[in-house]
Amino acid sequence: MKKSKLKNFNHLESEKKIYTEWENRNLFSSKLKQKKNNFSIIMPPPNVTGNLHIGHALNMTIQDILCRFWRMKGKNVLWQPGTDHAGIATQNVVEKYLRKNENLDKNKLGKEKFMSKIWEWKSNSGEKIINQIKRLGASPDWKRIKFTLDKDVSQAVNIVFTKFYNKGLIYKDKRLVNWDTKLQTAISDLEVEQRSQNGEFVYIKYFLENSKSFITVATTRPETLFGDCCIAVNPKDKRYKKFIGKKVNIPLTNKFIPIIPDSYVDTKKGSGALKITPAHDFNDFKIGKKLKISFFEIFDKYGKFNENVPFNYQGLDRLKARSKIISDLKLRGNLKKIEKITHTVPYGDRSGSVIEPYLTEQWFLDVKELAKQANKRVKNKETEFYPKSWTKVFFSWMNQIEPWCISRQIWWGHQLPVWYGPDKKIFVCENRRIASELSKKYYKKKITLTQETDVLDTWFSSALWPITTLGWPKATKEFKHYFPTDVLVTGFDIIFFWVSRMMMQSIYFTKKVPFKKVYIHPLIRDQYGQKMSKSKGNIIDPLELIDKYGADPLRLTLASLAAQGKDIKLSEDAVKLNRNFVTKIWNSYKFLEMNNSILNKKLNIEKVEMDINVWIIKNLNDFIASVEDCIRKFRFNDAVKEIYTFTKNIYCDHYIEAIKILLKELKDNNKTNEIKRVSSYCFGIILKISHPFIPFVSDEIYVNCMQNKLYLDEEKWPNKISFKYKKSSIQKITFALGLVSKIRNIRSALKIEPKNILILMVNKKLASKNISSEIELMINRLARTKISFQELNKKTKNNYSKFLYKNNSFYIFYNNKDISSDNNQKDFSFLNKELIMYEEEIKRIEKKLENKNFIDKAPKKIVDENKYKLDKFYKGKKKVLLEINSLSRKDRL
RNA sequence: GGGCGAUUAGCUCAGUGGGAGAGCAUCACGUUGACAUCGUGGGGGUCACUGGUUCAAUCCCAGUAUCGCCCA
Repeated sequence: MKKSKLKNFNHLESEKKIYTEWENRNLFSSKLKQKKNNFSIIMPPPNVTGNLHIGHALNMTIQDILCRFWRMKGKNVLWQPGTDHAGIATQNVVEKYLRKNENLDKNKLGKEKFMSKIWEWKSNSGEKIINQIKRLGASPDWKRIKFTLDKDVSQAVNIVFTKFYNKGLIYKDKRLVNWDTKLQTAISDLEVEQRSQNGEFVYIKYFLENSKSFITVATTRPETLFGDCCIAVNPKDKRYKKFIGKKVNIPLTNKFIPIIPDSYVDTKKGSGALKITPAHDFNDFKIGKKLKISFFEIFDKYGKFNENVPFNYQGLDRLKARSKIISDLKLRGNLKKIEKITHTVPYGDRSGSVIEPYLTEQWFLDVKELAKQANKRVKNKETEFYPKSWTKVFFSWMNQIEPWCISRQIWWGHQLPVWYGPDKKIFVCENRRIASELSKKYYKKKITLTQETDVLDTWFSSALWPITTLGWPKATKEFKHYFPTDVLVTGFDIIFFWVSRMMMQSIYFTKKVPFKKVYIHPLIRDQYGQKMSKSKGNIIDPLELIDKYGADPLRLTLASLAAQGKDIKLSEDAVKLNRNFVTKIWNSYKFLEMNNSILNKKLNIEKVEMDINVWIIKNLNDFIASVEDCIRKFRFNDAVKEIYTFTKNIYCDHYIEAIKILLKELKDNNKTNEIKRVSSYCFGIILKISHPFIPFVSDEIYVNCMQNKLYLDEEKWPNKISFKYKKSSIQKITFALGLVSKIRNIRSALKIEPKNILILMVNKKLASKNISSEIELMINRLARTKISFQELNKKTKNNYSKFLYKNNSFYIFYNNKDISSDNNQKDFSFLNKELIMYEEEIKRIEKKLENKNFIDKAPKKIVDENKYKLDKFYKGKKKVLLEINSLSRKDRL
């Protein structure tokens, strides 16, 4: 054996180098011209302004595993990458940046200049997240990268909008919407977060007209009283019956409003009387509409009081005004009491500010019918969720779906393809040119049109992502071959936002589902199960982990934790452990290299003769099949486990340990060559199978160290080898490894140090059947023994023990000094435990077999099985008793 | 309030109608030249609780408790 020149694996150096090599070699490009089966995945587009977080890392890792696997399986893979303009989020980020760093205000700057600033930002930092994704080793077809505001995508968005509008599915309406006062835009129901928090129920006295009696109303939002239109009570409520029809004064004003009956009012909640503020509450809005009350707003778009409230309150912020109003009510004798309660308050998920129900004109998409169609497809299993349980979540959302508010009052995004004439006549069409043609026809002359300033909800264009990235509405080759895509990999938090909407739009426009399978991966939490957030400071940065441990260990960790349907609790320790595993692979290569065992010659498996080699190939065969099965079933955690177990426990700990001694001792070149060939062959397959999970280190070894010409991505995924292996080889090795473990067991129990070589007396007959000279070498090495085939001589020595293994007797001779028991005080606890185990098992099965019902009703197979087991355990018990006797040397020969 | 899911070793989690599993942690022993980022061996569980179905339940069903998530 020579000394290895190899250093330790340097992931930072190697990852950078290898990724460039992959790109230069154009490995990730889809190659449609080849007549191959296709496999396509649309990458969930990350936000252009975003940074790679650990959730992205998981998402990308899983997609990359799938893509690399299917590429190796011989498919033509398209992994379509892209980034999202993320309207509100991006506008926010850039606005903040400008204010902080350039002292610029968005509104003073004006729309045009601000927009060019965002584009500037995008071109500077849009690549950032792409490079971060590359550091993970992800292999999408970068040449096809798209952006949601690309010209062709925007055009498709306009076409879709126009078609929906013409079908009456998109319409403009004045409604209460969720209004974000900080961002001054409407947001959809989904973007509102209901937070439970402490609050107050304020009990306000509303005095009756010309009377000292009053009616008490409890409210969590006293500031809305200026917008009150009536007080509602339940007609069955005896307390208030007498007040119905009378008028009360709105406190702090000179206004009077009626008391009206409505059965909606809950008599048990609060005071049982409800103030109705239709312009600022969703429930009140419904009541207001029902009762046909005229109503008015009291806040402006910033959430400040407008001119519809008494002069001294105008301009006050709605939330800050609350305490002033309460103290004014107290002063005027209108405050009855304040009760502390917990209630839910709506917050904008982007701005974190309290959402105000606000009456505005907005654009809506009626999704009810679209949702029905999507449901049908899922019921028909045209799209399947993995894990299955998410299907229910999908249905529950789709069944209670409401019209989707798609307009946003921001600048960054797809401006609605809507043009207004001077008389507010609406023209909806694909572009301005068509709009002016239409208007010319309509007005019979040339007219200046103004385009709607609202932009579309980002998810409106994201919903088209699987089709627009493939070139739709043009009938491109790509669309024809890659659509529907094979699988979508995403997190459950955007099933509603994204998955359902892609389903609806794809089905409507292409009649096809956008993807055949949806793999929903878990959410990553910190090691204590807390959601990661900046404010908690428990963010785990994937890039830091890559710097520290490498991309491969991170990928391995994420895949190994991606059990179906569970949240992931991630800790740095887990990554560290997988780094150790990567090192293990590196070192096993080092071993092979030191033994000149890296041979690129083809191996004829049918000609493999040595037991140990047959045994490892058989195991390798099972390994290949099971990893493939796991990936096909999206069971990535199980796949990692298989890779780990085979590589570490079977290949390294058993096979390499065994061949070490063979390579050293065997003089027969044919045999050592066979070992070298098989060990390197198996190692090559380990690299191939693990490549989708750990692409960097596997290629570093395969290409750069082993000097293979093809990168692993270009290699074929190993087929399960069909070969007629000798069953006796498997038996012999299994026997030998069991024996080794038995001896190690006894050693440990008797506290015999490894340095003490035990003499192991083996019966000659057994030896000829099970222990060849090679296996003898292995056993001696692994169990630290020296096998002797001498017949036992009664007079030989005293210091021996007898034990049984698979009904064969073995004797070990040892040096007295090693045993703590010159006085015969040995540790038999392990044997006693075994005895107890047998006795318990025997008792359990005997009881079972004594049960007539069991004999009569259980399947015969099970009954027989139990009988067989009982017999086995009887024999086992006998064996152990023998062992105990012989080891305690009462049973000397 | 409605829905979904979870409860298995100290921790993180697999798993199955017929003998409770893995990794980590822990304990003991060990540097035998690929690897201490390591090896060998051991200890550790009323499978949340209560009923039911069954010859047989950790697994199926019902209920309870606790926790988590989604929706109102």
